[in-house]
Amino acid sequence: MANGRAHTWQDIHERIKRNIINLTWPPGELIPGEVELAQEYGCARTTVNRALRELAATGVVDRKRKAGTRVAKQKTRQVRAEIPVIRTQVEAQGAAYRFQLLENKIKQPSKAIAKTLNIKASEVALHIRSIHYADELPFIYEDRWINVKTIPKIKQVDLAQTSANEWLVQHVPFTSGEFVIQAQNTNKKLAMALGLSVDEAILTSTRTTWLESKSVTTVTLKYSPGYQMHFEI
Amino acid sequence: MANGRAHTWQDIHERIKRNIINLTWPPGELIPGEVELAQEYGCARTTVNRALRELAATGVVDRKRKAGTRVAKQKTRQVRAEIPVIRTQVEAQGAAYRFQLLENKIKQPSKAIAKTLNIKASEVALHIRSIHYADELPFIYEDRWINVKTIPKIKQVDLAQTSANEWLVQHVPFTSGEFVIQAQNTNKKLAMALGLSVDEAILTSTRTTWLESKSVTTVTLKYSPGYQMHFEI
DNA sequence: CATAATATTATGTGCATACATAATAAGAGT
DNA sequence: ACTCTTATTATGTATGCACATAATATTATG
Repeated sequence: MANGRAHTWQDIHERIKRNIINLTWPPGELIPGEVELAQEYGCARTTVNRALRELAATGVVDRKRKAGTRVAKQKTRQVRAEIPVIRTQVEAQGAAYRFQLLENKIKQPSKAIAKTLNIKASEVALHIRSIHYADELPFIYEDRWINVKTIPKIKQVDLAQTSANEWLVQHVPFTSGEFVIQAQNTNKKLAMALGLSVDEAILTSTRTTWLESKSVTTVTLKYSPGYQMHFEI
Repeated sequence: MANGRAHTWQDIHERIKRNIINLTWPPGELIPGEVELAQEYGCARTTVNRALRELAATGVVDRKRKAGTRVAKQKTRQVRAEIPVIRTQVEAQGAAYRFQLLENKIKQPSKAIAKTLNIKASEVALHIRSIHYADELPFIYEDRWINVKTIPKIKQVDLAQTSANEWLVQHVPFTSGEFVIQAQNTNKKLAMALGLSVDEAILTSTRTTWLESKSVTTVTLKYSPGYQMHFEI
């Protein structure tokens, strides 16, 4: 080794990151090329490439052919979270999980839902509403529409036994999706269902998933007040 | 090529993904080993490895040495979002950006803040409060504490000129951080400051960042009602 | 001087090979 | 059966090399 220690890509990654953190290479700075770094660290260019690729993936550096690699000016910061199945989430808190199916009916959706699922206004979809409990306390209110044309098999599933959430995650893959979070006030109906007072602030997430060009499902989850969603940076 | 078309890692990635999506390899299934796939696709094992590594990174497959690669069963779904600097976010909507500095004072923080920043209760920190406007409408209320022991330079910065948000992002790297989202009701003070009525539901994000073992800053942003945070899946 | 054609260059990728490592399976010994 | 030891194996990674590709720099051309 031309310069200390091991030369795994993780190690090279670590060293480069250190140079960025301690401002040896400040934001915007052009850092040495792969060949030079390989010489410096006494490893192959492939290894440096791997390290830099990972740094680029997490947004620490920007890379461009011919132009080289420079430290990102960090205009944006990426946050990430793993959204587990509701049951897992409840059980991870050490609470007992139970869910109650409020509705399970194939019917004509509202115009807004039809548009979201990209189906004709005259077509039908499966509407599911349920409440998920943690230790018998309402935890999440679920309002879901499933495109039965995309997932015809869903009609044979006993959704009182296995929650739609869980069944879909385990049986239906998707190719793309969107996830939106917002804060909403409880209305009278929801407050009643979850045992809350009216106008409490609750966190709402809406997820829509697609299998190639066909919509799979769109679901809105309303979390009980005080719920925190954690992300990593 | 032993089997059609090109053999870039993206191509192999695509093919394997297709086999997973069309349930040729259903969830939980053990998929062929790298060597076998390499033969099947007529490419080097390195290339298959790269493709599978990417699929593992996005949670589509689980890999274990000796055990092999299997299609992920409980797909805890990963969501990602890029959180831009507030000014960029406002300007991206085509709105004019302005911010107002309400407070900029070094003082003793509350016990909760001191704990978050991991400083002694007797120590001081820089407290900043400001409102960010989009086209003269209050968009975000910012409440920030900065660990001046970690970032002493901040004391020389004119934070009425450049927002703390922007200055920190451009000048201070961090090694780890946490990002928490929740829904809150507006209290009287906040409602007044943002021109809202009391008890409206607003989205709140709290971000705390660290430089190695030292805290950098903790900031709570309160978004105006109706704000939606979008994520990719 | 502006613009188009061409050369240069840093990153991006594919491949063959070798060896490392973690997880599992098989076997030895009790 | 049980535990401990020893193979076996699929993934993980490092390396050298060759060539591809996108950006940029340079030169040619009107």
